[in-house]
Amino acid sequence: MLSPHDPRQNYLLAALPAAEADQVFPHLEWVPMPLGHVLYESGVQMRHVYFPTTSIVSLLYVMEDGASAEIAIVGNEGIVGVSLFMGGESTPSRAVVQSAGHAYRLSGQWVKEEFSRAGPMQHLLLRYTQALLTQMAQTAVCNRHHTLDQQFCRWLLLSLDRLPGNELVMTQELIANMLGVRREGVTEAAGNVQKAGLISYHRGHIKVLDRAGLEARACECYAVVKKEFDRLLPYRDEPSALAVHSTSLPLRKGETT
Amino acid sequence: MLSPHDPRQNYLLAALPAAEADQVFPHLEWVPMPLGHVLYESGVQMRHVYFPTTSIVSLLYVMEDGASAEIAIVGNEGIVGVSLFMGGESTPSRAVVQSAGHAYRLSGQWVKEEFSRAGPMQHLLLRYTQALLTQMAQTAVCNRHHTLDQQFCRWLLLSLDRLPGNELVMTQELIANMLGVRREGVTEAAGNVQKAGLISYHRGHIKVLDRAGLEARACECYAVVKKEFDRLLPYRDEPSALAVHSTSLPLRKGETT
DNA sequence: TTACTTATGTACGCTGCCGCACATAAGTAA
DNA sequence: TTACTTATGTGCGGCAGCGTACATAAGTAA
Repeated sequence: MLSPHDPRQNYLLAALPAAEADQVFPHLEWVPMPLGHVLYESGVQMRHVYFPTTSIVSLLYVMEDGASAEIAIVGNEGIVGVSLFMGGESTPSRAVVQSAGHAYRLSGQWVKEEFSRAGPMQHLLLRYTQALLTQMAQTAVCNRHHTLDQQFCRWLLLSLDRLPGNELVMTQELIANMLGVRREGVTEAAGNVQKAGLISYHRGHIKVLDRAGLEARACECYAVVKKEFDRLLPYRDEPSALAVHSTSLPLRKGETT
Repeated sequence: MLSPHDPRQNYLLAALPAAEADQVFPHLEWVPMPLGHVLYESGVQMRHVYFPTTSIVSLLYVMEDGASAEIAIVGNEGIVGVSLFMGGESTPSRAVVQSAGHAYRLSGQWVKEEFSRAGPMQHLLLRYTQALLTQMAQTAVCNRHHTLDQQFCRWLLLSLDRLPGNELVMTQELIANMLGVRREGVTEAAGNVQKAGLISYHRGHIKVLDRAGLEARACECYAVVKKEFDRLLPYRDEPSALAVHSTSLPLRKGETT
């Protein structure tokens, strides 16, 4: 592939100091992340961790009756497969590619070795895991207390923050599966938000027209998660995160390792 | 206090090998955990971690409008304050004593030192944190999909698993706050379960009469969490966990360090 | 064009929980 | 006893989201 890509498109990798990066980057494997691809299944031992760059991954739990609910979203700010270094090797949830793109992956062996060095990598991974804890906690709160409209906005914002651009390719059917609600419910919520002029929705393509309006319409859960991620992972301030931008655009095209 | 107590009443502490225990135990402080006591507040830096022995602690998020929702329950199987060693030093949630009793606490300084040794203590703490992740995730799923009756049973079982005995002292008002529902809702759920002969409820005292029945009435979420805790923290098999019982009774009365 | 699949929109009755108001009962203190 | 607080039980209108069924519209392939 000649497409411009760089491990630093992922914030966690970008935040590694040069010395660590030199050790880790050669072992990264650039992989495509097709929509719907299952990175790991409930209870199955993982082989790799994934650092998404242009893709988004959903962690979701699938119930016995087939219904599902999203637990957390991981994009270019994080890593999929924390249980590899946390020691469990698997989880009861499933990881599915929610938005197609690419990721860098690293073998479980290597993550564990890097983690055990107790250096910057370990530090980053632990802080990311705590951010993940917050995201899950807030999902629980949101599921309990907030309306579908609010949850739709929260979900949209969380997803957008993890992707370049202000557009999302995603059918209402898929969103419904993520949120654990009916497809019709999403139709209505999306309709409301569109009537309010905040987004335009056309057959699986969502474009955000008024980001501030979206944030106002979402519940506090979005802000709580956002703030906690910013606090725990302030990559912009890391001297090593070479020129990582104060905006939310993570891409540095045309750069190579 | 002459009451028999021992750090090993807490599973995490009990699982430490003798060498580590000798280092850690002298720095433990035995503290009372009165009902309603707030161990840490949202966003405030923590000073200690707590290892509950005979108490239960609720991690809950309090919304802007005052409504709340429980994120996770911690008892004698775990530790309160994971963000101290995860690196965040605080979280957006609050920790409240849900069932009065005691705990051992350790200064943040000491946990971090122990953690950084990358020994058995770190290993245990990380695995516990992964179990906590699962509990939070399942709370989110449960809030989304299951009825109040089911959630009440799940909550009751999770609480009981973290306490000695088969009785719980807890008003419906408090349970409602934990679950994030109306007090009347809990009245009804508890009434249903009582009519079914599974519990007896009398002014804040819940006694379990038919544990198997309760488990059957709860949703799959309870079993998922239980199974994952058992998998990640199989203390019974640790050679160091001196004679820790194959049943769920954690108390070893009359023993001292 | 035509036929077909996919994505979205709409309607209707049902249910679980909410918000509120109030009633009852069990403990507690004088 | 009486008065008071605390804990629980009950009833009712309202509403968000569910399950279901069906309609429409946009793409796709012949």
